[in-house]
Amino acid sequence: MKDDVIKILNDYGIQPSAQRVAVAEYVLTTEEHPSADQVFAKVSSNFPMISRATIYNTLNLFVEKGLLRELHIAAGRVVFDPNLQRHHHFIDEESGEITDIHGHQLEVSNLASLKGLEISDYQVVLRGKIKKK
Amino acid sequence: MKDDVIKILNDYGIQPSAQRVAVAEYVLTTEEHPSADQVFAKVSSNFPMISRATIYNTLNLFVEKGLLRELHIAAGRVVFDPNLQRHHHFIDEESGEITDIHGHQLEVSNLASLKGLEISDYQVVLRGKIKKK
DNA sequence: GTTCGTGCAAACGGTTTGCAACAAT
DNA sequence: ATTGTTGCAAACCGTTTGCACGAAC
Repeated sequence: MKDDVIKILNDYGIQPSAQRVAVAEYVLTTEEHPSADQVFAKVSSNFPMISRATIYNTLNLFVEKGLLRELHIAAGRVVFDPNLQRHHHFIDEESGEITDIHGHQLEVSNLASLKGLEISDYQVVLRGKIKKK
Repeated sequence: MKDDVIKILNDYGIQPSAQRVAVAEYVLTTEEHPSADQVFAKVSSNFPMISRATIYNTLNLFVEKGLLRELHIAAGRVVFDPNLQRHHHFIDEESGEITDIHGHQLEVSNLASLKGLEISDYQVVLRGKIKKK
């Protein structure tokens, strides 16, 4: 597990320090879409001496190196997403929780109609409530 | 013009003070997707004595009353959008500029496949470059 | 011993808030 | 007189930065 993470970091050209491994171990495997502060909270529970600055530096480095994506879809915070494939997001309006919607679950058509734009990436952002039965 | 705006504010249950009318006159007619600071810059050029706090309070009030939408799609800033209809956004990766994509230009299908979710709203966020010819 | 990563604390920038003054009715 | 609105400045919060210490090779 730790070895897998170290391999991944190396593959992305990131020197695997102990802190970076700890951050990667959490952020690459979570289903959540954590903010920097959530990462800090989680990681420092098994790695108590890590500082906030290191969390921010590390996450930004990961984004730079293409290991993570930053999402700017919710109010007031940036969240991180280890899923690099094309996919979409559902935001629960009550809890603010973000859930992945896999790319094949939704289809966006007519993209070709956008003459004059070179689309490098797109996503659908959905908002709503979770139905209770 | 000013009268139209006053009528709109009244319709939305907003008392039309001079400052609010000035903000509304700009923000309801612009094609841009301005941040609070851009609104401040524009509005204070014809209304020099308005304060930043009033801009923020006013914009937040407008959002609360349903006259504007807040968009959280770009890095580091919240922008406001007077277009209340379902539509999508293109973000120019070079300039950061946001352009409307009208609702009928893109189609999202399979929404019905999302069992268990009650979608109240959705939008497609596209990123890319403007083709130069 | 040079390079790179970390931790701290201060700085930063956008946004909000508390409060006193003011306008409207 | 009461109610609601504004302006100021300070507070706030998430994030970045400068710098000195420490680890690794």
